Amino acid sequence: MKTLPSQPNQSLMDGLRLLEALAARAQPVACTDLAKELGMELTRVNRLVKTLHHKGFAHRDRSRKYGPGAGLLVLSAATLNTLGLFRDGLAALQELREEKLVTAIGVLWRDRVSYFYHWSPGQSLEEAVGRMELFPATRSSIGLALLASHEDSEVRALFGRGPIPGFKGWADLKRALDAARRDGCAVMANADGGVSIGVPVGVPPFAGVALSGARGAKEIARLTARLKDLALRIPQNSRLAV
Amino acid sequence: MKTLPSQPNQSLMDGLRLLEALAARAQPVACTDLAKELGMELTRVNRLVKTLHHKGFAHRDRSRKYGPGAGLLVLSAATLNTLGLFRDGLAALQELREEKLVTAIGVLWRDRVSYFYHWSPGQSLEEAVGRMELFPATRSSIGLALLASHEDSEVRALFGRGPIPGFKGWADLKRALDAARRDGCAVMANADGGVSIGVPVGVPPFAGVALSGARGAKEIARLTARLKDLALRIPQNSRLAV
DNA sequence: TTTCATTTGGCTATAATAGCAATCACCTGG
DNA sequence: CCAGGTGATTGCTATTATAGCCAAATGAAA
Repeated sequence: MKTLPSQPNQSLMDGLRLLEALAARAQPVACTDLAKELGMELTRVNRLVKTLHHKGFAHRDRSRKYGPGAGLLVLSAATLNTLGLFRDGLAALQELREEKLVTAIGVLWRDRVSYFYHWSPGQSLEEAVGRMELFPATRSSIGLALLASHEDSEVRALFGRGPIPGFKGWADLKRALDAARRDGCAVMANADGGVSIGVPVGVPPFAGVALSGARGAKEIARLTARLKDLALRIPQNSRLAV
Repeated sequence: MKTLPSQPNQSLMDGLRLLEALAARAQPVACTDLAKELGMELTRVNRLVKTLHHKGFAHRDRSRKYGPGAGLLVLSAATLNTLGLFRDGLAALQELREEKLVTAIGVLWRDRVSYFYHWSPGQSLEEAVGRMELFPATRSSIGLALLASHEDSEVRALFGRGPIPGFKGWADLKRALDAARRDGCAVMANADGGVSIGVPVGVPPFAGVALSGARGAKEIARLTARLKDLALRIPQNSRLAV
């Protein structure tokens, strides 16, 4: 569990919230809209966002709307390089292309999965990377595989008393988590009749890899083994223990 | 020029400095080392870094050293998607592979260029992306091309009274900037006898693309024209005006 | 040009934060 | 296993960075 310091820095936390919101906006956004969405006081938002802008992390257009700035791109480049997930993880995943199935790498982010890479047959690499979908973790085989590496208490805390997407309640989810722990992977049915297989990467797991669209017990078993083998080959400097 | 708000947020600024430092570290780092490097008071660094960790932006290992966290990857994915620079810019650049020359996309970051993509012949796409080199802007054709889109006063402010890498002083640099403005691109000699051609992307320019290793006036002219044509084809939603 | 909506600055009060010193945690060597 | 040393972290108090209210400035649309 991630402990706060004795004196957490509130300004930093709220600034990061704004940075996340800006990074994900398809269109430039006004401060008043940001303040409404995030439930923050307007003057404060304006000052934080202007600070982000001054430092290059936000971009401001002529009509005073804000979007992601060059600093975010620089931060992205640095992160990709340092973590090596791009270079090493994707290199490993390229060999799966021959399966002609949807292939993904994702990381757990709160109660969601961020699909850092989500390739469908016929796509180029550039089209597959930087997908921003934050998908409910409990509706994702990667999500389940990664949640299974957490203590039950942590997973419960993540969902609180609210509904758990795709599950009828905690007992239902716990069954799936226990199965994922037993099997070392998570298998989920797709709407189209195939299944998605998610395998954790790293000890402790920091990301997950998945194939989606597998059909038939034999193929599922074969692909599961293949994914697990591949997960073991992603180098350890990609580590991002959750 | 990017104005600060009347009340800039110092905590956010210092937190971002720490985030940048963490993103770029090849190895996990202790708070004491971070504090020394950045000239910040240790308790403060500890609190800011623990706050980053709590929010998922830093990763903490068993020996209490910190590195980039999953949140940075999520932020990277969101940024890449929102800016579209990856999908659209790289797709455009793939056609340059046939030139068998070093190919790059970079963005200006303070007095440096961040090579978001830096491909050498024989590399795969995964190897070329997420290169974190922050290279002196004045030693880079992309850097020069992008600096040329700024007012002279801004460029001067960037270097202050210090030395200007690769130039004998301001007058020398100004000559190069004026040439870049006149030509719509920057051409720099490489150590190996070839040249690097950098072309700004966007109006106003938000990134640069470059080819390196060109030789001979005819080839340089041909490649320059090709780069300029390509720069015009990178879609406008990639925009990141500096 | 005027009007309206949004952004931003100034001011004052306050609470978030800074830094010092003590305590805690971890690692290494005997 | 224990002790010592080093670094991480907390608690406390003072201070200053920041919050929020309100008015001024700015930009866009009619």
